[in-house]
Amino acid sequence: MGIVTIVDVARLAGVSTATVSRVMHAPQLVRPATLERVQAVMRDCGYIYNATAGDFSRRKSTVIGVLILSTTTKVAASVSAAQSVATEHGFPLIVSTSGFDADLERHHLRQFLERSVAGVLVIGHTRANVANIRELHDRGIPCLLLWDVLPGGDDNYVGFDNVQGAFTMVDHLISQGHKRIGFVCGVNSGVDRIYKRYLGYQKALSANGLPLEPELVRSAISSFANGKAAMLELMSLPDPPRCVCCASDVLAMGALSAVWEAGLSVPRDYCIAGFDNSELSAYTTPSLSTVDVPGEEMGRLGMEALLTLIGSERSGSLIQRELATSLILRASTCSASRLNPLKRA
Amino acid sequence: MGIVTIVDVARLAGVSTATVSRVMHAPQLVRPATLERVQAVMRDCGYIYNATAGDFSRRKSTVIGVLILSTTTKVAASVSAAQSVATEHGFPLIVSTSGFDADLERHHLRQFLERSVAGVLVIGHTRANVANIRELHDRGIPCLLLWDVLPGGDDNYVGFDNVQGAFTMVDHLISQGHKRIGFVCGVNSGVDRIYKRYLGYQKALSANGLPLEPELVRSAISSFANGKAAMLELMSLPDPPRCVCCASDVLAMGALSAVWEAGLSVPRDYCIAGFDNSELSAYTTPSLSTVDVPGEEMGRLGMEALLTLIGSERSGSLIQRELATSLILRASTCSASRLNPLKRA
DNA sequence: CTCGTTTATGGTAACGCTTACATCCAGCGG
DNA sequence: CCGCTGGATGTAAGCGTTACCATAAACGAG
Repeated sequence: MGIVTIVDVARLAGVSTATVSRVMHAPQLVRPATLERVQAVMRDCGYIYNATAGDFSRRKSTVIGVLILSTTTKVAASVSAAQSVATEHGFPLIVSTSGFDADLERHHLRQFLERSVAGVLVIGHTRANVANIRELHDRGIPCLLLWDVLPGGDDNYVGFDNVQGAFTMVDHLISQGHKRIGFVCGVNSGVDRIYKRYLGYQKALSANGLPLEPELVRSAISSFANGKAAMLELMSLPDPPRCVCCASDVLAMGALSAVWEAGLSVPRDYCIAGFDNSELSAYTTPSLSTVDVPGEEMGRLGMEALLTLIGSERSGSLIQRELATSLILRASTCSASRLNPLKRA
Repeated sequence: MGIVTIVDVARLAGVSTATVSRVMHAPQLVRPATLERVQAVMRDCGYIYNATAGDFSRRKSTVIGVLILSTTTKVAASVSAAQSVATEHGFPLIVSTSGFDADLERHHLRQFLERSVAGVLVIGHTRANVANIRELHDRGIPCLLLWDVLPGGDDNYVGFDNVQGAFTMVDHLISQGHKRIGFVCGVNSGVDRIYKRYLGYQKALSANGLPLEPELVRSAISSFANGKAAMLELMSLPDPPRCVCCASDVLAMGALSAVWEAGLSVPRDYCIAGFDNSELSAYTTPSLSTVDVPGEEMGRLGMEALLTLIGSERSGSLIQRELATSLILRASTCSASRLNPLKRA
């Protein structure tokens, strides 16, 4: 005999398959005695629920799709938090990373569609992918964006204002007397939340009447090596900026090591700031000034929100929630007046 | 009219559903003219394959389960590599993290069973979970262990020898003249690969005729804070070990910062070694001596191996593959003779 | 006791696809 | 021309569960 199905259980317990199904999904509808009897049979004959058949019949899966653009530790924290919330509610996660590849992303989204996932969480969106997401949404699949805000539209999100985050940092640096501030950022990566940090930088400059000097801006996808290379470039400028703001902590750590290897010191010769407040940022030498981002919280609240959307039949509801960032000032930045005079190699 | 099914496509294209199915899964069996006609219809009426129905009918899903004990950056690299291999072959990944919780792990494994996943990749196994995995295996689901070797049994794995990795490091440190070496490690976490690093430490001591001093061993689950705390404890011992080997880079970075904050220096006052060769380990101050672990490679080769197992009907085949680790010597360790004499606060 | 209401359970069609098998037909050697 | 072969396609029986509706039993108010 093959595998045990709901039919076998029903026969053995002397009930109908409908009742067995109820035992699993709506136990409050079945008489305690029956419940127990059925459960006993299930246990005895090693019945295993066939979730695929269930999803098929229900024309709706309980799986939740997670689409990630690229993974950083802080993003991983979001996913991890989202995962535990989902698990608590019995939803498995199918996670896909597209790594900036638009075709791959469409492929993954298509897969989600083919599996009729219950909902989709999107971490790191691009212009292209917002369109894709709306398509999913139109097909009745709730989607929610993390890590950014997109107010004014009808996109669901639980995120923070990247423009504001960067603005706060750059504005602070300016208030510390810095006039020429470098910016290292994946400007052209197509990732909205990263681009927005660049916008925050611009905004802070113009708010303080400082000019935007294009050669002080380096495009670099977040990685230690890229941060180091970018900093090296900035340092070799005829008139290098003495203060550099990076769009991620990893980039900033790379920048730190560039300065270190040049035999110079932070924050005596250069001020360096990061973004993310990653675990390690407190422990680098020197510790990094950065912008705290609620990674774990976004994951948790985001998944809760998504589950709400999934639960409510009313597909009309909209969840837009903005979380706060905060400026973390540590040892890698100081006021401009405390910098050493610049001596070139 | 509801959603477009294979029946609609068949009708519109004037063929049977069987042919449509073949168009999707075995196009070489259908005449080019028919193929094209069917594909045109699919395109025109926006047909979306129902993977759930397919899996159900086939009594086998194409989803691959990934079970992770706990996530580190290096583990994330494995998953990421595994992901792209899987995607290439059209397999989505459903990933679950159990976070050392045995019940949660059983729950996830059960879910995999309920969804009749095509195969399971396990990263970080415990004694308990090896048993669970064998159960899956017995039900015909290919499983493969990553990040460790388990020779002599009939468990599939693509990993490296954790005992050997730690042995090599500790043996090296001993050869540098260190007689009393501290060890920081999640000894009691239940994770085999971590415990094995401890075994490697023991083995190196006894191979060199050194005694195992229990107070030099600190149990700490991998995190920066734990590493720092453990190092603080070791430093406050009446006669502290001047050389400390940590079972992960993160722990080692924590240890580094403990020394730094005590106003002492590595490697003048203490030698610190890590394990993993994480990206950051090359850039800490001082850079970390560590053991390189083929994270990305394990993910890639492991997934390829798993797909092979899934492909071969012969469930008898066994894949056991050991990858090499290597000792990376950087600035955080030196020979015992170069240490400063110990001065206590 | 009766009738209406609630609660527990049963019967069963439907879900969209796959696949083993049947059928049909063209081509070909004898 | 026959029968055979093999390629292309059709036929239809499931796959295990759910959800809708029907029925039966229990209950309670009048």
